[in-house]
Amino acid sequence: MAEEKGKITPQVEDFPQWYQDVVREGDLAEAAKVVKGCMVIKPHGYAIWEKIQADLDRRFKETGHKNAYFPLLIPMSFLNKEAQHVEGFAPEVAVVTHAGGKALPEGEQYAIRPTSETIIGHFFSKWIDSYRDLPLLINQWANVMRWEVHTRLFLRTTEFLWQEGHTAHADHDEAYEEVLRILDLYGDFAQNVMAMPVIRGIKTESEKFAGAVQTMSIEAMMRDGKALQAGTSHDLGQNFGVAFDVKFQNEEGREDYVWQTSWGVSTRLIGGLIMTHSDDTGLILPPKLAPVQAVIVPIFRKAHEKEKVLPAAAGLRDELKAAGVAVELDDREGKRPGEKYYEWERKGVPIRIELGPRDIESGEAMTKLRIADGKVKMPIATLAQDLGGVLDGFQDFLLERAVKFREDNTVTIDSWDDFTDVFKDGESRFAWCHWDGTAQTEAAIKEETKVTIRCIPLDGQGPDPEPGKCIKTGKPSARRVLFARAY
RNA sequence: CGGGGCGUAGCGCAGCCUGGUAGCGCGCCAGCUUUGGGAGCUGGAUGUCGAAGGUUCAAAUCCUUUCGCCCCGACCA
Repeated sequence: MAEEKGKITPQVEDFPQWYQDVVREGDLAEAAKVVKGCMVIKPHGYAIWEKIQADLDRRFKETGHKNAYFPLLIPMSFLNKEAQHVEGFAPEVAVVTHAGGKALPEGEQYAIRPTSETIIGHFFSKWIDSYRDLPLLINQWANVMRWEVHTRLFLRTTEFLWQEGHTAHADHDEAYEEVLRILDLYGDFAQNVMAMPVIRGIKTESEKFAGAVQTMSIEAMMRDGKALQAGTSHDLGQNFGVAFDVKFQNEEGREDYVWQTSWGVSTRLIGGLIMTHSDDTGLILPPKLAPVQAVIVPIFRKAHEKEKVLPAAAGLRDELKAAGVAVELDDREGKRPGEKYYEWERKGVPIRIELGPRDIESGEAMTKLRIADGKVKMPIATLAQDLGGVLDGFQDFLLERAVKFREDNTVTIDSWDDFTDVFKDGESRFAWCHWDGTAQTEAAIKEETKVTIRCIPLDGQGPDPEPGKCIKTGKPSARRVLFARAY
């Protein structure tokens, strides 16, 4: 299973290896190796993250949130203030025990943030006095660290990049609206920007965030049938408000604790992007997130051809750029066109434009869509105005294909035999099944099959509620929930 | 923590059993010929053989210790 350069293992042969190969060949990231569990996000991978950031950041601001930044280090005592929170995160926290050349006394040690509810809670308590200070809507773009045993590039790394929203409200209804608003924002982003369809739902008690009253998530299906939790939005109730004494005076003049929410998406989204669209040739990027949407490969043999082709290619590049297309002219010398084709395909560029003497002569350039088998001639003169539509069509195609894949791999199951059959040998699909609602049954199913409840769907996100019998125990169930193996 | 495996050029590996002073493929550099789907030829550069100690005239190779990494299980999301 070599890290053989240039080779992409077929999906059906070895999916995890395929994933690693696509990340490497797409030049997205590599394992840092010198720092356990961490990765280096390479320029092409980081450019995707920047596009994700830009779109989300705009959406956060449009919904009234403001960016801020809090310290990387959190006093250990802060983490300990919320009982469930510390229980959930303590095992995976890295702690600073030495600084300034000296060992720090235990009471002065710091955790490297695994998430920032605690330190933000501390500052919220200083900033909030009155209902007039609410709602307080803050977002932070940051890195966090969780000491995980098993790491995989983008999907689970020790250090990762994310955004974490933290809001405080005067009552629970308003906080809950915020939780839903953000879940919807994430869902819309996943669907319309990433072309990754998701199911919005509520996490079970055992899967919810440590310290939350309720956790909601968006769940996406990867091409191996497994589920990826792609974003979460938490209703924190007054748990952190009480723990950090975030009190305010309400309109009636009485003191109350604030109602908080927190929510986040991370560089894991890039892993989801890869496992939703890419194929055995390598990365495929939706145009809305592709750092390079179109690449021009000039073709020439003789010097006099080069003199004609290169200026024409540069002119076309400038035209496309002016039309708002993220275009790159690959005029590197010493590489032949064929090699360039392969390279840009592995990097997921949606469309390639081949420009040679013949094309200039005929006024039509040869174009190749990353998702199509054949090449298509397009008039050079109108390429700049035509390309937008082509890219939109590409974006739509990816979403439709992903939706269809998910539909084809979603089942409704009513017997335990069928359940174990669907999930045999490590396979996975999305399965809508009845569940008796108890943590014991959930744990028993997980123990026996490693399959988990991904979420209890919100209205319209799954089958309509209808009573039935639990797939495992036969006890009454009010509605079907989503089962799958998960990343 | 239990089981297994691996550290030799930038990457992937051979050499180790049977000790004799470093090799292959890819990549890189130069030149020429090439260029519409991964180019060919010629020449060239690159190594504390993971580390420390020992045996020996001589250690990548044998012995001891040690560090690191990977896989399976366990644990975790």
